[in-house]
Amino acid sequence: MVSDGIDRLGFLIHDVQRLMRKRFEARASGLGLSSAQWRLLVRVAKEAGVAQARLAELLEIEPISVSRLVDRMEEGGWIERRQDATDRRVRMIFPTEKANAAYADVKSLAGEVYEESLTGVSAEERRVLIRVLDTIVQNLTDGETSSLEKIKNTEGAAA
Amino acid sequence: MVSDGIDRLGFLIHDVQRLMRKRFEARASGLGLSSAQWRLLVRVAKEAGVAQARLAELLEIEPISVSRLVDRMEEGGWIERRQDATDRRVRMIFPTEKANAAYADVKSLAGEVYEESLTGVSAEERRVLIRVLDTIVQNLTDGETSSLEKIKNTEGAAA
DNA sequence: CTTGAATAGTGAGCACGCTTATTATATGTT
DNA sequence: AACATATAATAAGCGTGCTCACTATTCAAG
Repeated sequence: MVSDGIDRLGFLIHDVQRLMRKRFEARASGLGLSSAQWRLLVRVAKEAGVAQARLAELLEIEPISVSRLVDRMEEGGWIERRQDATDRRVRMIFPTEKANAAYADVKSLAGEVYEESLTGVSAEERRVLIRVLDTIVQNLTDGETSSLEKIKNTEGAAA
Repeated sequence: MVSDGIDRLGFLIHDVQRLMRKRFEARASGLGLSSAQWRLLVRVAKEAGVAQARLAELLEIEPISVSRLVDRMEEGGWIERRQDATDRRVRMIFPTEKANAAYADVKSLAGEVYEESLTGVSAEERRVLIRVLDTIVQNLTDGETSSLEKIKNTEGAAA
């Protein structure tokens, strides 16, 4: 049990996340869409008109981070803010035509990155990978980040 | 093969990395040591006197990022810069007494986070997890980031 | 209706990564 | 020796996350 590699788990996860993000962004750089922006866009595509506060819950980032991200995405022409008629505090987020047009391409691009990542990994190993990662999320979420459970059913595809 | 979960791989890795980092930093916050600083400290502890340029290679981040990180860690009293007698361009990095004293504690703290993460995950699943993550790193490294292979043997423990 | 608490969004400023550019020092070629 | 090239570190400024503090607005009690 000394060199089972578990002591490298943090490094490994960190490296994998960084490499997958870099690979995705290298592919998507022509579009000018970052991986954080893509994650947000996936949510907005599934739920056009969603409020920023709800996006913060879904993405599990702070509302202020959504605010900044939406600023840059609005500037980049990916989304637009609209007023909510019934609650003047709310900004509803909609994908633009540009975003709708690019969506399928970016999604398949993300899929390519996953396939490149998993070259030489068997179907059974892939199942174990996903199952264990899901378990880790659950283990690290229990007790403190009680918002996660509530939105589990809205998970989708992505980078 | 439609809902094997692979299309969530990017989200999952991203979430796991974020949650593990948060959990680690919640534990280590009393010490004032971030996860990035801990990663650097692990290298410096293994190779006292290492140059910043070498640290950038080992950590696979840019030299300028090391520069800033070392700034803050020097300020926090974790490491110190010393001149290299034979090459005046070089800053050699040494851990402080404070760092040496905290090292074992922080390492076991990281280990606790790993164990919490892997609650309910069998020994076999853990082996698969580590093996697959190693494979992904290899797959995404081949061809372009040729520096990774050269330093594989220096891997250690951590967050 | 009025007051107090909760909610939606943002500003300021920080950590840690990046790209691009600059300075100081070594090294290699002639 | 002199000049060109390479290397070590840093500066400036950006993206994406954060905490803390703030405004505007809605909702809940009284």
